[in-house]
Amino acid sequence: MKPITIKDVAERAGVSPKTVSRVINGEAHVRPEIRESVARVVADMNYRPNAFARGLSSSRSFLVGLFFDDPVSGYAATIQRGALEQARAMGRHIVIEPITFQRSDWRERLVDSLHALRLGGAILTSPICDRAELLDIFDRHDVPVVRIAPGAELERTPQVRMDDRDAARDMAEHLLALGHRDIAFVRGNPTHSASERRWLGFHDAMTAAGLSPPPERVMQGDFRFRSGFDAGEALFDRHPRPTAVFASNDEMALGVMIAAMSRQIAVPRAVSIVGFDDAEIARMAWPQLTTIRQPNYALGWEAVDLVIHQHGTNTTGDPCRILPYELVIRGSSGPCAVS
Amino acid sequence: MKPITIKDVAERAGVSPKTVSRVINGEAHVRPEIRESVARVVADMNYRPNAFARGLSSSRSFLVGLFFDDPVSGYAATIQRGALEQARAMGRHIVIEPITFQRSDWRERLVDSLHALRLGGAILTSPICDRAELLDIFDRHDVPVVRIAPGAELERTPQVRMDDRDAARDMAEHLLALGHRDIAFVRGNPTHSASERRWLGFHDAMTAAGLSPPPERVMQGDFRFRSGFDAGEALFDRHPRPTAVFASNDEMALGVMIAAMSRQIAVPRAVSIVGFDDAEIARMAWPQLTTIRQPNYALGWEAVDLVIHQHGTNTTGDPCRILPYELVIRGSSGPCAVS
DNA sequence: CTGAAAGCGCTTACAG
DNA sequence: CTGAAAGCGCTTACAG
Repeated sequence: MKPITIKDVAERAGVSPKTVSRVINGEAHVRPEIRESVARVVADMNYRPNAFARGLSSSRSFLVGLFFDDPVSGYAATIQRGALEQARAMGRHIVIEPITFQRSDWRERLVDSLHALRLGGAILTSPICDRAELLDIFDRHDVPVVRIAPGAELERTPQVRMDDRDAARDMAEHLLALGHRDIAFVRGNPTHSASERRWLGFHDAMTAAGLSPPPERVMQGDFRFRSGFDAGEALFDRHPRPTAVFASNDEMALGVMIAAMSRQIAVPRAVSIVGFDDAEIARMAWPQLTTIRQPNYALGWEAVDLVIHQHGTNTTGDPCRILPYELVIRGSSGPCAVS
Repeated sequence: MKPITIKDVAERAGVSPKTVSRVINGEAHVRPEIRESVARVVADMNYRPNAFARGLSSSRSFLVGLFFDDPVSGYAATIQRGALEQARAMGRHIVIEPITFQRSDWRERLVDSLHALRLGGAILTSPICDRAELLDIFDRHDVPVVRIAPGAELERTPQVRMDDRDAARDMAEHLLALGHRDIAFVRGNPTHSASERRWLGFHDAMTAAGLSPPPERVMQGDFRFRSGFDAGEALFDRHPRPTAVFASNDEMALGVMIAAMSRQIAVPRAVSIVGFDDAEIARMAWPQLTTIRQPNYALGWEAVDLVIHQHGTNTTGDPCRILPYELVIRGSSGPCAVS
């Protein structure tokens, strides 16, 4: 199958290649009737511009890079799906590029990729998106960046995020409304800026209720299951036990829950356990986890939308899209038994 | 930053662009001393060939497409990581393309992508890799394909896989060795060919032990948590209950486990429950799941390796790489109490 | 509003 | 073993 080129289309439509180019790129200055007839020929011949030729001559490609830290977690996967969907709708393609700060050659690897790919845009996720040095590299290569849920260098690029602090406050208020006063908190991985924001939201609500959680009720986790389990063991081995535990993500909440189960502590009768994310596993727990639904799919979708529209339009003051979350109440939280 | 071109390198090295091209592509017919000196200049100038120019002139790109069915599951994520790592090592980049048969326009979307991207290779995962019509499209566009764990059209392309049947047999033998005789089986999603292979492996072992599971011990699932839960409920509501349940993947095994827990059936004392995959959640269950570790990372890695090497070398008889699995025994399986 | 010319940075096909 | 020429399929910059 010999691919159809812009020349073929031009000949058939009786115009110059340049005019076809204008039409497929939606540029102005084409007589409506010509625009239409060219569009018809494009459709008839099922013409698709060669992305490489475009990239080569315009030095800007139709590829959008999605940059992740090493682990491809469930969080990243959903963002990716949203990004793929919108990229497709906008005629772009998504290239996945891992960035591993642990490797000493991450800079060269990144520069290699930027050289080779001439990206039309880049989407950076947390936690890598907070590193100034990384942003500098993209700047230097003139690649437009949109960040998802950044926590530092906030003025530097357009971004898409939800309000973690508000969400954590809502969750804490949910527990308070159930009568809980002795609420433990499991912090997330400190390299993710969201960890701090979730902690602050929790703290806001507690303070507003006239409470201040003592240090032994605040555990340091790293967002992984194991750290939640360890935190749960530590919390449940104390007397008295907290009546509720708020873990900064679902995976840790599941760890806390398993720790409770292994000690025959009934959830939610003896202890309420809540998470954050609404990951798939939130529904695989028993009872199912009360949690905060993050708009991950929408974050990916909006990020692509933003990075494409940004290029070309005037970006007066980097835009920031804030997406709504949702408090999802399931079986793992219930009224406080102790009064 | 003005990018360095092959011309710059050629001038500095005192050779023609063509010679530089030969060196960076590892072609033969360059005097060793020239090769070396050119390589040195390339390194000194930190030259990176423009992937678009390469793609345009050779009509073969340095992009490898990774094609997935809609859901980006944990399974897919690990494959992706392996693929990314090896792609990077081979100077290729991974473009992710979703394929959704549910959409009536999936063919046009695919053709669009193949047109635009001129992929240097494509990796297809299960279950989409079994559709002949899809393979035809890749053939027509002359894109080399490697499939991961295909179940149909086995002679058509090189492939990478593990032996699901052997693995399932091993798992069943593990349960038999623990004294179990009344073993239920939860089948996977029938659109995945692995479902059938796992069932056959289970059946092999049972038959060899002189057993044949009655129909009411065989449940149909779809690889998702919910179907495992439903299967568990159905199994545990019968009397007598099976003493062991083998679910075709971990997510369903977790569902079975939750069903057991919700009925106060102790695992593994009263019933052993085992899965397949060694997904992350296998370790988040309590007790942790006995399962089969699939070499997903290696599958992704090998698939990229194969699709790149395939192009150019003589592929006498499509190669098939079979990767080892591992039986991982954890807490969810134990001796049969009933004798 | 439309087009002819030149060029993007490589590789292919061909000479020598 | 090495290179000069042509071309991949678009877009940019410039005329008209």
